[in-house]
Amino acid sequence: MKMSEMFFTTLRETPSEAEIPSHQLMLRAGLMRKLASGIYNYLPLGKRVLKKVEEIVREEMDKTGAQEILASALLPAELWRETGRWDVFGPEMFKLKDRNEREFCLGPTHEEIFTDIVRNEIKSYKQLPFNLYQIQTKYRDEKRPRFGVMRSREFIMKDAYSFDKDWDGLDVSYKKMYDAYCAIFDRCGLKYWVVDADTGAMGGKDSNEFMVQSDVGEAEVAYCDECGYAANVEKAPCVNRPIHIDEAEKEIKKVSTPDVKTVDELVHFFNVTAERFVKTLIYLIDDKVVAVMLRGDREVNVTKLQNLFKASDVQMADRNTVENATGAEVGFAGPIDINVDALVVDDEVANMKNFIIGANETGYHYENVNYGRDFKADIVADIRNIEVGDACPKCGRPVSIARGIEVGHIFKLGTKYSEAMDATYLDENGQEQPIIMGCYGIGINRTVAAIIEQHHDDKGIIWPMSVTPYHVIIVVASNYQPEQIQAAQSIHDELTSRGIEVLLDDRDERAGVKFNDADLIGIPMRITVGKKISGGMVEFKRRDKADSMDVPISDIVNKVIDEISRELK
RNA sequence: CGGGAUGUAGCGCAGCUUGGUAGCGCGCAUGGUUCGGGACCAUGAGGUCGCAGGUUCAAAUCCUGUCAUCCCGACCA
Repeated sequence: MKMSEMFFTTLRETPSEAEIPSHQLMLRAGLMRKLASGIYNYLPLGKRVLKKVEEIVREEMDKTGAQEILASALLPAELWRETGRWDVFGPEMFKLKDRNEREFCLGPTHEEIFTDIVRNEIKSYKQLPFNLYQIQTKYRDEKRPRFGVMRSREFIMKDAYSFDKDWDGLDVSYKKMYDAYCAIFDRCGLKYWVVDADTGAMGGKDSNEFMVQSDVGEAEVAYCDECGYAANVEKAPCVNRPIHIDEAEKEIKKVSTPDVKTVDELVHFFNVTAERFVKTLIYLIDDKVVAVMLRGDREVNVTKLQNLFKASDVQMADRNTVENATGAEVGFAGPIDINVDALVVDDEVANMKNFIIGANETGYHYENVNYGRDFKADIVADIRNIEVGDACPKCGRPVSIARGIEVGHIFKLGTKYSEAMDATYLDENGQEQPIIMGCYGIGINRTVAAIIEQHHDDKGIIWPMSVTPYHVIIVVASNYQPEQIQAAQSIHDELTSRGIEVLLDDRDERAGVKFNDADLIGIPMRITVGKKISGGMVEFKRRDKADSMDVPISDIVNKVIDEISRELK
């Protein structure tokens, strides 16, 4: 491809709206342009990268025996009403009506549709198992689109759905996807964790997320370098040890604490650390008022709370609700004589001795409080966030926490959708059984952004060979030298005929501009045709290396082919 | 949805306090000189200052509303 003819512009300056490297570089390198918040148009260079990633995904999916189909993105409401998700998705769903007032949405995901497709075709256990997938555009009206393509309202997803006759079969199907996902992200050149994940509103049993290690990720991952354990922080269980266990239980005492409300103020007032306090937070969980107790320096894990109550909505209570429950101003809540539907105590608190709590009376706290003796919970459970240094749930050593970009997510759905939608088969005994399902998603655009996050420097993108829009760029140092143009053209033609993807920078620009653009768009190999062409030499440079080498023009094609085959082996 | 910020040429920005003919850099076009890490000179094109009201002789500038965009938080199969 001659760059003089390519639809392509780079930006010298970073657009002010872009915050993170991948977003900045996708705009600067001319991969895409914004159409509206969270909606992007892909230009030739960006489209080629998307295609490369899609093709890797397709190859690995096909290897597992999964079969590609294509469902519509425009979906009738009735299917979503069958599972109740027309309302569950709520405003996240782009909804619309046709001329006859029939309701539709733009598909945010496709469980219902694949289940419908399958229930219409499958009658017998003999037809199971199988796995169907598609690579298709999804629509979600995100509350807050963010970071370019990282969280967008329109995005390309590979979604796969497995259909088995029993749970053992699902385990096999799930493992195949798990392995395929590892192969895909390995091929994309990504460093990632496979983490235990919460199944959330998708329902189902096991779930793993594929998290690319990156500071700009939106999710937090607790991981253990010793044993390899990794989990989404919202999922990771806390292993609690008894605290102050060797202390004798002291006598409970009411203390006047005027205007001392927050944990910080308490720490100052009592002159002890936050670990000696237990805070009582009031939540609204669906229609219940729930008091939640945990150590003063800990954080509530809303996901764990939500799962504990199998609730659809969890939020902090408003001031009135708190004052009704405690009979005191906000800041003095405690478990004794509290008026709530349920009292939940973090299991760490149940292990503490002689701690300080609010007295449910404005201006007072209790000290030397002990669980069991002074109050009792309706539920004792793990409801806090795991923190750096907490015990690894698997091996007990201290965990670390880092951020990750979720590029893939796999679920064992079980019968959630097949039962709701009556997708059944007849087993060996002629009995009707629900099909056992799994679902498996990869965000294609987000994967591209994640690759850039892990593969860039201050000059631009550094594409891995597997996903680069072109393998090699030939820079003509001096366009006005016919000898250089001719040599570059012949290298271009030879490489192209060997199946290599080549950019030829024949633009009427100075060499510096071409070098900078080549670095910005991140082509992994660069051939410079310059003065040394008179001696039959060209220059070869890799984007990821600082130094370059002179190569005889007769060897350059083989040099390029060697590099590619070494890397894509 | 709560909090914060920003909308002036394709991109990056100044001008607004104190109302008076819309500017700078980059990019773009033409000509010339240059030519291996974002050249230089000259000439030029390009903007209803997000939009709608209002105040005023006069609004990019002041007021009201509205839309859009970004960030933090909440939320998120």
